[in-house]
Amino acid sequence: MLQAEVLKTLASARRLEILHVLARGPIEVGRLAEAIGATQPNVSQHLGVLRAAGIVDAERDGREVRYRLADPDVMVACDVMRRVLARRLTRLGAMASSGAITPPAVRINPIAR
Amino acid sequence: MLQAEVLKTLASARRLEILHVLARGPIEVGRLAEAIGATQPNVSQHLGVLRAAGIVDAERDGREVRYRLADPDVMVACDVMRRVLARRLTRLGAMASSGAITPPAVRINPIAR
DNA sequence: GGCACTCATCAGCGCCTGCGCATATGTCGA
DNA sequence: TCGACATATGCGCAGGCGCTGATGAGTGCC
Repeated sequence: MLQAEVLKTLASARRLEILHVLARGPIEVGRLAEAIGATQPNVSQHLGVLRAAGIVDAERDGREVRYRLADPDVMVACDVMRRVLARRLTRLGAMASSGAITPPAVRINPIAR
Repeated sequence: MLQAEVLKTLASARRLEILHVLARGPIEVGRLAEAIGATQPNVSQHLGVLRAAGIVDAERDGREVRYRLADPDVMVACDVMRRVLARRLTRLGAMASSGAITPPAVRINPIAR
């Protein structure tokens, strides 16, 4: 499943932070690292992953390298995901406030961990 | 980053397979396991994850348990992701056929792995 | 009650991944 | 060419995840 690869690439809090910053415009590695409070090698690795996935592009400028979103629609996809998430939270919230806490109609595994 | 949790849940080939099957309608665990060629405990675990994430719902029917998508929009989000993926592949394909194989304008890490 | 069936859970084990640290590579200026 | 700066890479480790096999729990039928 190819799609899983892309999702796997996005399924990282750090990488989502990075994309969030990149959504505001191109930026260099150093500034990016500082912006999200991560080490430079760490950010560089994540950017490498995102770049390998074709989600971001890099452009050298002197001794700096400026990264940018390769396809802004990635953020659109993220927004859709976020909307689904929001609706889910709303639903759960309604269930909780309506007193239907853990409606054990079935009782099914939460897979532990 | 809450969003990462949802994405992490979806970032699994098996779980995407499951969602794909569920998109065609409710189904029982056994049939689902058979449909994707996985063991029953394995499918049950994944369903547990998806259920904990609020992505699927379960309903008992006799000794069987029927699962269904809790929010069809999850598939919409997946489609958006897939579109981004498709465009990326198209772009890469164009680059390859245009002879611009590995344009080392920068040469940046592929982060191994 | 006992049995068969369906599903959930537990325990254990590789594997992969992200992290920090040290270091290599690349670039500019003197 | 040398040094300073920006970025990329290699390495080792700790934690998380998915898979399998065995077992527990819920349900219907005799």
